[in-house]
Amino acid sequence: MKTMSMDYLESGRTRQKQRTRDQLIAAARELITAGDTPRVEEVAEAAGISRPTAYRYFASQAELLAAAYPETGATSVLPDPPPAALDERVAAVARFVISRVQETEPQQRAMLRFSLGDVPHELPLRKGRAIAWFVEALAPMADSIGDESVHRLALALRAACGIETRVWLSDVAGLAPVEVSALQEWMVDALVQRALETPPT
Amino acid sequence: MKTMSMDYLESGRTRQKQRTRDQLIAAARELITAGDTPRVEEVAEAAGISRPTAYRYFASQAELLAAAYPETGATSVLPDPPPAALDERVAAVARFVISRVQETEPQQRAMLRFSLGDVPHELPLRKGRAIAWFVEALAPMADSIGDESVHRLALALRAACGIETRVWLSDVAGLAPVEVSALQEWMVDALVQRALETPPT
DNA sequence: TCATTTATGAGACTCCAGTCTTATGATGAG
DNA sequence: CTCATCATAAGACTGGAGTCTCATAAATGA
Repeated sequence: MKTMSMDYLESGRTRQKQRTRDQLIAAARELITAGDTPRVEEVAEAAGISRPTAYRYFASQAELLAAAYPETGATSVLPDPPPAALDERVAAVARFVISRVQETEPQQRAMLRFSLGDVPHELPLRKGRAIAWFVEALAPMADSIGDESVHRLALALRAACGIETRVWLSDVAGLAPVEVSALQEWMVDALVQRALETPPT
Repeated sequence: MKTMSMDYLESGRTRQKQRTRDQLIAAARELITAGDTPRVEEVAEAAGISRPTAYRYFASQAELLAAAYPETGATSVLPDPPPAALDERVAAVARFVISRVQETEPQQRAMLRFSLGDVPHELPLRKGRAIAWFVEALAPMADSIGDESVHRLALALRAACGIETRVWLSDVAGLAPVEVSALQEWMVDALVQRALETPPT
């Protein structure tokens, strides 16, 4: 099962297949939120489905768990009404992202590990949804520094808030969780302030 | 072979054991610099040593490769003579760290992946040597913002330069290698500039 | 040199990810 | 209702990481 034909779910007994897929994802989601990184076997058993069938739907453990990862779906995470001040807007997004990463840290770590796996994945495991949130927060800057710089800045902000930075600050630097979050927030603020004077190119 | 007694190398036939260990590390280093992430079996065979013996010296593939990782050993990476200007000092360290990470990216990724492994490691795979380099570069700031803030800032700088940030900017953000390095350098500069006004606590 | 200690080698074993084959049984078109 | 289609289940198989046992051979003290 190298690659699953992209319209596998759209041909033949589509309702049955959709049901099977949904059951797998539901079971995986349950086990994931219970706190561990389940094996495909465990997910399949919890769903009452055989292991080979699970592999018919997801090419790897990584893809299954990625598909089961609970998504926000939100297109904006700014408070309502959104603040006018740039640093407040960015800080709101940063706090949301940082606490979200912190709360789901085991899953974030698992996804990061899978994405670093020896075998390259076809499907992107990590989609970078938060970039758009930061771009939205930075909208007031777009006129002064340009869309390109806004995008670069959003990437830098996301990098500073992400699980990767958190992993290093925790595991190597040895900071406590609350210290990690505080430093990440400081980094975000620093990057925004600096971008007002010398934006990234 | 759960944990290797810490003085295993110091008891009994120490010369023979030192030789065996050195041969394993040498073989691993050769294979690593040749570009891949060798299996323990491959390292052992290249060293003319059996696989179980290799496991007698290193509890896991991760520890073997970590031990074989070529270290700089340098206690300072500032140019000689060191610049007086703070931002130049930091920029010099940052450029060194960033290019070093870039040049050894496959190994850096492998170490990161191992450090995220399901099984927690006893020995630290990643030692955070670069922190001291940044602290040294920031020495002129110590009087004004204090040792504690200098240390925090050094951690933030290292996080911004590291493989973790690089992985995200490459894999998720989709930046080209040269763009990644440029943005990392911009981040470092931004953090330093900001710390002059509002240092991290 | 001999005896004893002790590192090593050979190979079988477990566990998990992922693949493949074959047989069964549900689905839904007629 | 019937039957061909097609998703599924059962279970064997590969390959890699790591463990364990036991026999061998090399190093060292006498």
